Amino acid sequence: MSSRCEQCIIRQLNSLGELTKDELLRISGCKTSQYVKKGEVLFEEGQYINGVFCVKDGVCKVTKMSTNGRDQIVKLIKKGDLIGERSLISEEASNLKATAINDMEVCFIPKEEIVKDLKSNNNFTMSILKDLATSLKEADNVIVDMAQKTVKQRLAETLLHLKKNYQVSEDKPLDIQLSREDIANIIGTATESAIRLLSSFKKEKLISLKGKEIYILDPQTLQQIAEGF
Amino acid sequence: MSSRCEQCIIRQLNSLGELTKDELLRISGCKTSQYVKKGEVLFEEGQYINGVFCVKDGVCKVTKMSTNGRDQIVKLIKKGDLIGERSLISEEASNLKATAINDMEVCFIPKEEIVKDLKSNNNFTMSILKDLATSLKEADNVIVDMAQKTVKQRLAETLLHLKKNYQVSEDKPLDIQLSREDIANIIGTATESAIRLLSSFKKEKLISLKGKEIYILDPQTLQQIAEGF
DNA sequence: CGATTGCTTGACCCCCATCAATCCTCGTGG
DNA sequence: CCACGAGGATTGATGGGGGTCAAGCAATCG
Repeated sequence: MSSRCEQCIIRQLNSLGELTKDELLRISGCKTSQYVKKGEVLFEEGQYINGVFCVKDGVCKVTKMSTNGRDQIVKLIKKGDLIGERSLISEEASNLKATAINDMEVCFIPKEEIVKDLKSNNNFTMSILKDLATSLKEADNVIVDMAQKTVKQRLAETLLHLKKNYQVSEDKPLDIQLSREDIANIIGTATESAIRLLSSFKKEKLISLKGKEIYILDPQTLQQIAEGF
Repeated sequence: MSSRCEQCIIRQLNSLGELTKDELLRISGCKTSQYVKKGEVLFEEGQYINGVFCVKDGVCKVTKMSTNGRDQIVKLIKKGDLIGERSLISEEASNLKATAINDMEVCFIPKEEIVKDLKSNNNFTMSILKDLATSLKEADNVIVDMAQKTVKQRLAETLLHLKKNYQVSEDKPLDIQLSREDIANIIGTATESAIRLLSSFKKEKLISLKGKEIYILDPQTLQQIAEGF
């Protein structure tokens, strides 16, 4: 359970890989490890996180509640990602909620410790900076898609994104247990609309569905739909 | 024109305020100043910026072209803001385009010089980090609004946002010359839809319109509309 | 002072949100 | 082992929001 950060392969996947051996040893001493079951909440909107989570395994959704009462999935987090970087930088409470979608294994590194490294290790800081910049770019892309594309286009886009990031090998289902409601909350539509479109994609043999399992069959055509025929 | 950064008040408004006197002197020596007329383009999507712009005066829109061919305004930039921070961090071309909305006065600081400070001055780096974190949070909010709210709600929200950031004093028009098309491109809708809603807001005495000049009359009611009655 | 650009309004129709009913698939307890 | 209930998946019906085309109107500019 409390394995050592210096030996953890996961750190190679994110900014923690920039830390020195000594820094990692210190982090190892203060981090905590936990298993999070599917459906359980890592942190709530409005909560002070005061640290970062490093995802060793599993997937979680990061959501925000709209004033109209519906959850919107803002991004998906998987093995190797960090969550909660913003809590290191600002003193505010989290504006987002994180919920496990598959069973997860995560480490939690308290803010006061990791902030030391942020102040002293420039490589680490620059790496975090790069992460945020990438997230920002992706967020901008999502904004444009949400604002300009139809639900059908967004669904096609989302499926392609899921295939790219969560399909381990061709002809295998996606390695992420999304409910239809989750899918609707990614593309920002009613669950029924998402279901209807999924069925139509199934009929056109673009995807294959078995319960929650999704197999993507025809990425090319999906790509065309995503870009508007 | 080529005033000295150490004496420029604008730097207090952004991360450049974290630089030391010596650093500012160096930046002063390599920066260039320029006036950008309304409608002129600061940089294009796909262009390598290789530096940051510091906005001394005026407003510009930052847009991204959707695959369907319509521009989406991702954010508005005003006096005191920096644009192009991302170019310092990533080696990629810009994913966004910047166009002046009002006449502008901007300074351009080349990447190779400012990156030195990013590597050596931790306060500066942390300040940039904070900026990006804030932008990311705001982008998340926009995603949720785009995905979940109606065009009417988004227009009300946008008007309130504009009032907050661009109305110098009560009962004065907004200090930003937005066309109806711009407004439509902020809220992600057709120009005609935006116009129609603006007219209805005008009839309900929530706002007042004189050409491009917009006066916000009733923020309370707009707030209610933005949050869904 | 035409001419180009932006603003405004009307008409039309499709996409999609919503409500509702049914079916399916589990996990749980009798 | 089955019955049952609860939550998820699916399909139908319906109405309104908003995208699109089109035609006037105002304003700005060379």
